[in-house]
Amino acid sequence: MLTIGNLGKKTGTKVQTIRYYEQIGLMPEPGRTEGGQRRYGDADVDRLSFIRHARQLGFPLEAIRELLDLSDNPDRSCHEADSIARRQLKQVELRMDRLKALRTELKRMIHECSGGNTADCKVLEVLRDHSECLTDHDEIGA
Amino acid sequence: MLTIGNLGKKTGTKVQTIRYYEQIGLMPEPGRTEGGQRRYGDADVDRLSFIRHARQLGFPLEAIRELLDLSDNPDRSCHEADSIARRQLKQVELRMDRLKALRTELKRMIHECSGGNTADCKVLEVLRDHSECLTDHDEIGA
DNA sequence: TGTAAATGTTCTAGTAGCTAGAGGTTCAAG
DNA sequence: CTTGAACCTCTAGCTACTAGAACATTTACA
Repeated sequence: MLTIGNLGKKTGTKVQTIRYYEQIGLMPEPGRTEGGQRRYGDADVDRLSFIRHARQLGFPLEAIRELLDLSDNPDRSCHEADSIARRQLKQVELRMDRLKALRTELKRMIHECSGGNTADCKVLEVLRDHSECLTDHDEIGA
Repeated sequence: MLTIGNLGKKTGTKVQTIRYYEQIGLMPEPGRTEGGQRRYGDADVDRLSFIRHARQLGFPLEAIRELLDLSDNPDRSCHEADSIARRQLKQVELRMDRLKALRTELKRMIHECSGGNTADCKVLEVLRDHSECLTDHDEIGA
């Protein structure tokens, strides 16, 4: 039986985060000692590892909830899990595209920096002048 | 003189967002009509465009605050603006590297999906088994 | 001039995914 | 039996907005 701190160490998760997952129903309520402290078993280690791994892959908690659900019901179709993963991949590729554009523009800004005073600073100029900017108006996101 | 809605349209910013920027001191308090409605001028359009453009480039609001500060004081060194941009570029490249790794793993997951039931779903299996995962424990970030 | 629709106002609370701190309790080692 | 680390709950904070309630103003048209 593991304390919450040891579970955290095993899975690379902060204690607060584990309690948070419990609060939002992603982790089940664990058993408690007489004094009221949480104690965890192997199943909890597995589940939390799953969650953390999925988080590292960028899955939002809601997607992880679905995936855990699928995982708990081994008879259901694999297609659902597959489509969640595909959705995630799309998100990742979208973000990459955006970052690529940003990098280009940032590099241009930095490359053209004259090193004088801000009056003729290219960085500020580029930011001031929207016209050369190719990115569109709506979403920003990371 | 523009209403807040028209300023929003001009700059691709939601009305609420403009008020939020005012609240946190990124936009100055504008003049008001007798009835108390905000009215904006050209300087406001410029400033807000600057902010939005910087946001699209991924600058956090605090960095934008610094940049605006520099912009307001044209005598100060361009180096500061440059270093903010460089810092930002580093962030962008870091995020890109991480996304690249994620994409690889996601693709692998999806590629191996058997299409059967979840019991032998590769997506879930990969998530369940952390051992093949190369990503490290600490940061997740987008 | 009257009125209705569109747009404006403030205020509060919610989003994701945690993180940090206060103030107190329990556990394990020595 | 004491000490100190680790636990407990609860609340609030973070970024950058977004949404909604309840009400006021502005504008266009009849």
